[in-house]
Amino acid sequence: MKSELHFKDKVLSIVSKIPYGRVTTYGSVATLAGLPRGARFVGGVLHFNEVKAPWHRVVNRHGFISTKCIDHPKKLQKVLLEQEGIEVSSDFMIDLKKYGWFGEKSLDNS
DNA sequence: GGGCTGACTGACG
DNA sequence: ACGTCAGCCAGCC
Repeated sequence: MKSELHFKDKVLSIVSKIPYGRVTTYGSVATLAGLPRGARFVGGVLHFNEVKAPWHRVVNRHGFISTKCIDHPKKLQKVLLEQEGIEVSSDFMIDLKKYGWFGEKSLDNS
């Protein structure tokens, strides 16, 4: 039975595993989910499912907030990240070198 | 069941 | 170095 959890479930799980004060990219989440090429879908997952995970900690490869947030302006995510202790540039750019979380090599034993 | 969509990424000019 | 194009994969209609 392949994966008991659908890809989107994995994504949500991984996103909720992002440590406080850290950010990650769609590519990393997709890779951890088992789909290094499914970066696009990661966003689609969060878009379709109600945001229960810290989606605001997920940004694109350039550390830029791609999240359209539809009903809410990017400004919202910027504020959320700042509340996490992450410094966000006025252009919604984040320093992935400082806050970028790529699994920290942990990945548990899984 | 087939086709379109999407909060991306990487390659090419 | 920056801008543009195409590919990718699974969910949803």
